[in-house]
Amino acid sequence: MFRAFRASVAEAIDAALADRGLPTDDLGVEEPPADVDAVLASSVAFRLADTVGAPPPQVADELAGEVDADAHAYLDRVEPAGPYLNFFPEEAYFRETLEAGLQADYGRLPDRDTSVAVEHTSANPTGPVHVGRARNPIIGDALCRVLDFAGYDVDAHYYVNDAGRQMAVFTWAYETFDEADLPEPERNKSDYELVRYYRKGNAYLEEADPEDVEAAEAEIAAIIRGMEEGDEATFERVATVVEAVLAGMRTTLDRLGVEFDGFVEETQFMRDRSTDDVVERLKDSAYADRTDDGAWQLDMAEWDIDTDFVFLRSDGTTLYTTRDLAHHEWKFDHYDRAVTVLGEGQRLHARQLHAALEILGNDTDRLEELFYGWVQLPGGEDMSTRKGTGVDMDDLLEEAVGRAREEVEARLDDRLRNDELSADDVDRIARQVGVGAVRYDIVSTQPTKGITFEWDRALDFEAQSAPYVQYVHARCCGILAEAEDVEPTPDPAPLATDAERDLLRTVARLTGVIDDAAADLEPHRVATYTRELGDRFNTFYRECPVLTAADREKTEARLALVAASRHAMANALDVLGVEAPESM
RNA sequence: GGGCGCUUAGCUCAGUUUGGACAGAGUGCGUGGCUUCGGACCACGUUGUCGCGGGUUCAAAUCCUGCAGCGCCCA
Repeated sequence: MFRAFRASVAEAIDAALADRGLPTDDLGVEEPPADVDAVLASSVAFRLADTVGAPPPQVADELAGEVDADAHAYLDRVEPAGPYLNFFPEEAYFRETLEAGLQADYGRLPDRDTSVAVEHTSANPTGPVHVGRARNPIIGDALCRVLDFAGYDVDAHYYVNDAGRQMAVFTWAYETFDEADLPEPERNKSDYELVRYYRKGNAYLEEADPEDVEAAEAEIAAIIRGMEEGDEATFERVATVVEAVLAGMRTTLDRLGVEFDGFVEETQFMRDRSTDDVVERLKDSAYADRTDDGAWQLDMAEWDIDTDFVFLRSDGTTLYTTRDLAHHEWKFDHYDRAVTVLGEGQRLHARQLHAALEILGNDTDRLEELFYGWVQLPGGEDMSTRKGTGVDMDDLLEEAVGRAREEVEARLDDRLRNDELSADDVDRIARQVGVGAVRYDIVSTQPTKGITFEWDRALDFEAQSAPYVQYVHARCCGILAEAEDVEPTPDPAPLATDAERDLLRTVARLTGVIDDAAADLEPHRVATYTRELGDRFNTFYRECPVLTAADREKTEARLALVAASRHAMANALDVLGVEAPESM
């Protein structure tokens, strides 16, 4: 309904302007301030004042008279308000919103028949997932969910970097060192067990005698060469390590509620020789040249990139980025669009990737990136798997769920509702609130902003946090459960107060929020929406009794509004990857 | 040295893409609230050189430009 109304408003302004021969390039459609009852507004009169030769309020007045509301779906009337035009929908808009809101999938947009591969996380399988990387899976998973809810066919991919030097070092270390010489693992989990070899190996390469390091480097180089040559035995040796570490990482991501449809291995593009094909085609391009030492590179000056892009080393081995080109052509072969969630450090790489893909003849409009800032530690220190600095995601989740449990238990005695939470309920609520708080905190901030990790902030249940909006959902469920013998009726007529109308307008806006968040790849907007919806619902809850309303009609209509609010909140939270508890 | 991102209330952040209605929330601080559907709630009050300077415009937190601080990338 919202999207149809928004389209109607644009049509109406466009028609009114076209009738008078005025420019229609900027219709100035916007959402009015909170204290204005209109659903949409336009500031177009400002811009036309000069052309028309009249002050903006007069232009607004004339345009309002020009609009034929009957000619546009859902449009009831246009009112001038000073220089602005305010657009009000028919009651059918609100009735159909309530009808749609009774459905559990309220807010889901129609299928767009467009497939999207979303690549996110893709952390090198070197050790436990730490908080420095946490933004990627959380933002990435929310992005997948918002695109899915907006009607796209989404596949979430984790690109496994199993072919680089890091994995060769890891494999060599794993095969070389004895477990007896390693410290106890921090957890009884495969990623924690294996990372000890990786750290030991790296330390050895830094500290051992030069001739020992040279011998080790020869073994590492042999592993890299084996992969380049497509040697199955080498692939298998590396895979042993990769699979073990990745299994542990996947357990953590699973705890976070992050889901993948596929794990795409970098070595796949070496095995099938598509990387070789990319190299040959690049060599033939007009942008390629050979450096003095025999490496191949691309001149990207045409793309305003003054850093040369090396795609083949002088020893004939490929680079990560070369293999990534084959990977992206594979995405183009199988999907209509591709989106990658990347740290801001990858900005240049992404531009080079676009340029190289264009040189290879691809339409790179199909490829987009969502960048986010790194998570830093309070001292400004980076989190590093190799050095073992940083906070492990497993520790954060455990702490979050533990603190949430303390909150739940502390509140048990104060509960007004006598529904006797079981021990299982307490477990469930602690998990939903704890994990939800971590995810909500990260997904609700604009990704480009830097974040400094602080325990108290990450685990603050008070501020604008997950529990606040989760509580609204639980409240809705509580009322609906009490009202078993009342049938929710999608009739907006009895919903007359400001609190009811404000809530109804906010519920109606969900489809617009989903549409915009998907179009701009900005899941955090959905988090902003949940706060607004929560605020409006709580005001309504305070002012408008549902079960004890003045008459039956009011109760039935308000109950429909509660059901619609519940579904709007549940689905908005689902899009963010935050669970919506029915009781808490 | 070159490039990119960020800077909004004491604190944490929306709003910036597409300039437009007195710059918004939460938290903090102060006050008050239904024997009632769930008080992890609500209402009222308090809190601002929108980093700094210049420019464009009827109108700038939003666009352009110079500078600063922080972060990142490249050499």
